[in-house]
Amino acid sequence: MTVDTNKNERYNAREAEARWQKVWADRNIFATRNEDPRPKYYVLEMFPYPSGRIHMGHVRNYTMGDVVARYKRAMGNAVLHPMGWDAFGMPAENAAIDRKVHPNTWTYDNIAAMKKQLQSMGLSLDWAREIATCDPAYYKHQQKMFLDFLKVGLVERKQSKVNWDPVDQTVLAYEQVIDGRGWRSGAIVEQRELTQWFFKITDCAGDLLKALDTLERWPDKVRLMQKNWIGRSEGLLLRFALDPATTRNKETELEIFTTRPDTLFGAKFMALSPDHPLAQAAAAKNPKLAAFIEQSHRMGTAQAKIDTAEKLGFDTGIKAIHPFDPNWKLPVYVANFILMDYGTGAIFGCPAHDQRDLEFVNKYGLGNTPVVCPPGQDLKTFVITDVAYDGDGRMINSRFLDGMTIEEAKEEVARRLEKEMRGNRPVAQRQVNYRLRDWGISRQRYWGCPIPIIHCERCGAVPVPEKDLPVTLPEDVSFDKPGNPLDRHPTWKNVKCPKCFGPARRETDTMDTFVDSSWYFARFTDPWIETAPTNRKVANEWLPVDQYIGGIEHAILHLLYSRFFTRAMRKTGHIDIDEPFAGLFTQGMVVHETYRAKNGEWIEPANVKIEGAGDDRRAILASTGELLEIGSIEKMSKSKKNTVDPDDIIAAYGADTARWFMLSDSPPDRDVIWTEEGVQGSWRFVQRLWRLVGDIADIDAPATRPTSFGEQATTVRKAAHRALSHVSEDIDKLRFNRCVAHIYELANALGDVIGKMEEPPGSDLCWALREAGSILIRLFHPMMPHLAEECWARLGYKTLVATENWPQVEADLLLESNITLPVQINGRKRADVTVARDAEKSDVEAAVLALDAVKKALDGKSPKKVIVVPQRIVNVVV
RNA sequence: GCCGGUGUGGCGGAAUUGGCAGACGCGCACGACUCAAAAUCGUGUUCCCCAAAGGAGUGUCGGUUCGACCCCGACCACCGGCACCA
Repeated sequence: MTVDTNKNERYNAREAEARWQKVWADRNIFATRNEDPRPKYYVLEMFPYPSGRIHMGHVRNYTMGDVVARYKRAMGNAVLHPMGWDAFGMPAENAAIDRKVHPNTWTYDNIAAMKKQLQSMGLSLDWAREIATCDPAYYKHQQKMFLDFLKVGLVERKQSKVNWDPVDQTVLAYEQVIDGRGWRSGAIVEQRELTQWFFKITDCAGDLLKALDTLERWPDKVRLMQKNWIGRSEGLLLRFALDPATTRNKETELEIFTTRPDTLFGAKFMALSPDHPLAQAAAAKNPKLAAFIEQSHRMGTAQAKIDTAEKLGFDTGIKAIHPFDPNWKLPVYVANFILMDYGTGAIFGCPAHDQRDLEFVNKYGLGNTPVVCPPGQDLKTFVITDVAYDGDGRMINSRFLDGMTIEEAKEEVARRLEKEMRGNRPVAQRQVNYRLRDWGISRQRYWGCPIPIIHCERCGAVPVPEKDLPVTLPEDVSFDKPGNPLDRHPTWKNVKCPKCFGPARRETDTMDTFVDSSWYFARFTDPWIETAPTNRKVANEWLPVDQYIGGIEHAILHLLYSRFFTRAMRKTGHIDIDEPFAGLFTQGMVVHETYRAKNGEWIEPANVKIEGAGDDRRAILASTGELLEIGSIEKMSKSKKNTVDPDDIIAAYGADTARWFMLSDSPPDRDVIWTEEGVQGSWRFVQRLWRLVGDIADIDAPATRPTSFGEQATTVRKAAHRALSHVSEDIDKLRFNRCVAHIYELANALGDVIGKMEEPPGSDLCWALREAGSILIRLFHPMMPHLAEECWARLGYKTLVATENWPQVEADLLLESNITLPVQINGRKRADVTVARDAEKSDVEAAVLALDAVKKALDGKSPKKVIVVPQRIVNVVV
């Protein structure tokens, strides 16, 4: 049969997509019922900030989630796939400053625009569950939880040194400072001493670390990053007595933290952070020391400065007494490299085995004594000069520790000092220390969730009574001056104390927007409940999220905060799960070539024409013909202008083409390069599938399944079921690029058969082609849902493919009765041999030795060895 | 500096995890259809060799193995995370 492809009209994506979106919406097929008895599956993509327009990163992220959602629905699950808006944040305030629009108006306008864009992508979302974090109906629950956390001691107000972003005029958490700069503004952060609200994430440090092992469906990379961020180290908290003759202060001892108590006999000095209370006390009586401390502070926190900074110290004159020898006195320095917020802000220095300590003693002439001898090292020649030794070995120069391993020595020191009492406390105790710091959540901004606290001079920080929640943001604010409009609002901040009814003032700081996104996944499970943040029973049923998908940039920030918040919600009775996200997938970025004009200006891809290929390939400015410089491939960004607008792509090719391209070629966890050629390739495939289904629709297939299948029909059926088997497995493992390849293979195979079909085709073949067609459509439906509906209807089905079941594999078709094995001679492929699938090894060997190529290689001799790996390969060793 | 990852045709990438290297896509070349172009279809496309035969080949060098992209050792390059954490 010859097929006249010209008679087929082109698939009109624009018209069809809008039509099917309407059908889905009218029939409300993506609404999820909490009472649905089927197995639950929660798939979630990180919700967007409503910046105004979606970008290609969103398209990639939401396409992946939609593939999973549609697939799981076809597999018979009750699927929860919601969408919302991470709607608080700085850009809304900046818009208010620049354009005189109210942040609320700006945000909701953006939400409306972006919602329309997302809908044009054909995502199978339950829009009835849509939430925006700036909605008082959402943030009132957040305020309630803040108060709950406060009650159980997970919230704390304390004065501390914080990172201040001078551009955004607000405090930032440690996680939000990258290379010494604010994560949003890029400004070099300053250190300020402020009173702030903190979530005590450090209370959970041990659990957050330990539970990482249970997150089997998280990328190892993310788990490792969190592990390093939490930074556990085991050591000894150790009190040194101070020599009373050398100190006029009231302190009689100095507490330090060390992970190397084994090196105690190599100690040469003690060092205090410039912020240490003892250093401060000593400085009060010593102007030179005060000057030194001042100078250390001025060094700042910039990366380059820290890298090159010299280790500087100031001898306080105080002496500390060695815990194992009352006659051994160690000088106490204030040193610029000791951090106040790790350990106790003080150390003992063992220069032979710590590089920083070594640099320090070399500068101040304090010397060093090695106490760990590397294996195989001659004691007499073992000298440390300017490289400290931090490897393994045996103890030396260490009295009762001599000869022990490092581990034995650590244990011995801990054992002895634990038992030794001074005052009524042991001299030392074992301690686990974490690098993680508490999460400072106060932000000096307007567009955030108000912290529900009232400050009263008499009663202190008083929680807003629950009946008064939510504390809503005042509408009448002005952004004509820098700083926080709440702080200078004439009436909002002045209130009565809920306790004593005296005059009081509202907390004007708002919460970090990362608080908003730390529990939205729980709210989606029942966004309608007004009396509590969660409907606990429903939340427990849906959570944890089965598959969470988002960018790697949140590996620490959002993903760590959410894990903490889930624990805090459990402790306060809002939920009963440990971990929010059972499965995590971090997708790569969308990148694009950059183009630059002679005047240095970046040019948008939409204005560029590409001509030639290979070495002749050149970029030209479409309007003038000017030759452009083709730059490196980079993340799509406004600054390099290498962005492609999803709206333009969807208008030109349709959402299915954009979705298909996003899933093709690049593994989903790697970056994908957006190219015009690639998009056109996807678009061609959309048309090809449309024609292929048209050809199949024209075939007159019998209604009942034939009792037997001929060779061609069997080939068709095998191709379809093999593709089905592969695609199912690959979607399960989120290997979308391989799904795409297998769908291409099936389409190619069917196209081949139809092209070479005899006229008229047998009824068995007609039936097989129709079966294959219906499988093919259901296979690509998760990726290209509109085209799938259109094709499904074209085959005459009256149902929606979006509500169809996933096809069933016929396992028999995956097994071949005869298989062709490669035959190697000395490890190199020389021939093939076809044998029965279950042939005995000896039969295979006989068949191989009968091959001409093998006989020729053997040249009459018998082989040294014949290795037969059943169903894999045969190797003849000559 | 410490920790981790990656390295395969002109390009994006496959390879049942120790068993036919290069699936699938892009690009390119040639052919068919067309007055022509677009679209579409067909053929080819790792390199060397006119072709065949053959040879080389998964960042480099070495090792284990009947057999290595895959395991081991050393090195090189690029990417990411952390970084005065005691």
